[in-house]
Amino acid sequence: MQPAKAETTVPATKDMKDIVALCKRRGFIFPASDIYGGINGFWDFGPLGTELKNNLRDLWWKRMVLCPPIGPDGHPVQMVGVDTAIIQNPKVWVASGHVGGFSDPMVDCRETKKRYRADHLKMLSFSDKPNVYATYIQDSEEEDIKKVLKGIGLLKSYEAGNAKAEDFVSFVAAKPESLKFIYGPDAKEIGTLTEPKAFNLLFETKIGATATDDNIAYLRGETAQGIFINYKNVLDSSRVKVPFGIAQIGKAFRNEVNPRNFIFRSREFEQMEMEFFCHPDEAKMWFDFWKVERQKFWQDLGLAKENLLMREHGQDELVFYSKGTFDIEYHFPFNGFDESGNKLFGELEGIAYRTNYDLNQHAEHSGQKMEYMDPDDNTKRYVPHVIEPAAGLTRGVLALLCEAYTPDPNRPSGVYLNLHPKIAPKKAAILPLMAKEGQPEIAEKLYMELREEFPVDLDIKQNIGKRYARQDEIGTPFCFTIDGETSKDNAVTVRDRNTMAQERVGLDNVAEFLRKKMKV
RNA sequence: GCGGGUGUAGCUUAGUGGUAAAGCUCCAGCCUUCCAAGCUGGCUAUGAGGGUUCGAUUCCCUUCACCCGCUCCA
Repeated sequence: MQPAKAETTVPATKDMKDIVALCKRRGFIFPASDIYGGINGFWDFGPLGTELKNNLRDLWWKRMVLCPPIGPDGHPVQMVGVDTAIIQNPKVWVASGHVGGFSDPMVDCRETKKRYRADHLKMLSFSDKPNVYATYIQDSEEEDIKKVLKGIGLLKSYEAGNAKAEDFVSFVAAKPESLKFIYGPDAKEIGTLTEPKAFNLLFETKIGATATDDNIAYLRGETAQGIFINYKNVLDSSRVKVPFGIAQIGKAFRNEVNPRNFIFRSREFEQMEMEFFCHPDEAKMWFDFWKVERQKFWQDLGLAKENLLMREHGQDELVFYSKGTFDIEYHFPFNGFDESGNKLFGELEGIAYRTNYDLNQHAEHSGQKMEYMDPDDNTKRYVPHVIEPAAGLTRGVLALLCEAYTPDPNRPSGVYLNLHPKIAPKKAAILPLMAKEGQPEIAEKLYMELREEFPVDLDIKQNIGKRYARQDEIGTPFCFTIDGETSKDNAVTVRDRNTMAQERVGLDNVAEFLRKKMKV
């Protein structure tokens, strides 16, 4: 291979608009229901996008289930996979907290454009002023409340002791028409709050051809619960012992308030989740292990270190049952930069120490025992703790596409996808330089040989530059070109996607050449 | 969900109250050959619905989608 030219560092101007356009143009990702004008929050994967997604999915599965790493205890990690139903008994989602517990009603203010959790709002009524009510966010400082009341002329009444604190949610529920007499927490105008709206992110559906409200069910909001509810079944059937993991890849559905940023936040998406069950005393060790392991995974796929961030959740954003959560975040083009020019990031994977919350919840709601009996000491029983690395497959595809997208004014296509050969949808293209002089025949023979082992393209039409350009845009790492010499020296030219450098390889060595590149 | 913006062919852009224009892509053919070359021909568009009008891509209303900001993301 000729030495690659010194990298001319082009300031990577990656624009989401261009990436989305390329995805559509080349068949990676289309707007769902495109011919009907699309549908907000849904996307379809085209031929190449499907290959890319499957490659990422298969690599995750291989790395986690088929060939898991050596654990911190020096033994290969025990891991099994499941594939559970998208629709489960609705009680699953009651136990998990997705139904009921977490669906907080929200209130919008039309004036200030702010949104509040309705249960965080407190309301003041005034005995000397009918039909005027003030609101404030609970736990606000006395000073701040007074400031607000002064602004709307209610301070005197308040200081005279005429104000009475009431619960906003129950008041509005009882008298919805009273909203027009209520001041929002930061509003100068009266009556700008909207009705409290419940935000339940689970999609509802009804089971049975004669659907009624009695048979409401939910599309799963995460794949994890399918794992938890099969924990006993797996334990009883698979000869696994704690510590071990159960993995699952599949679709999940969330009725997002506002889908945004291409496929980053969509209402239907795919997850790659693993629940690792271990003894509470070892949880910390496994948590640290998976943090490192998962970070390595994304780097091995070609995501640049400087675009990845391991971010610990602060106490305020930590769900109450978690004893620690780290997000692996990626610097997507739409994340942009802060005022100081630092990169901003979006979540790619969450690694959560969930304690034994989920198993306990299901034990309580199902009445089934989730205790694990120590095989070495039958007197020891415990509910295992769980470490959960939960990655977004859909988001992973987006990160790979964004990372690979490389504008390059020095080549005809103006851009190429720098995808690792392991994940590229096409591993190589076979291109006869001319559509005559026996070249297509040689190309076809090579194609027939390679297609047994690799996804490859055979392209005979049009001039060579156009064909290189097309392969650049879909991220094909290698092009094998048959020219006038090939019939004499039994060799082809290999053209490297990233460097455009060329070298000569014997026809008999082409498959081996690809095989080696795939391992890198 | 709120506010702002955008919507003409696969892409980038033109234009008009009266037959919707071009370049690139794509397809077919010729030519020939290492980076979107040349020649010939071809396909393809006013996001959707309604209103005003003799006539709407253009003006008005509604709606949908996308982008930006806010919000949300258990």
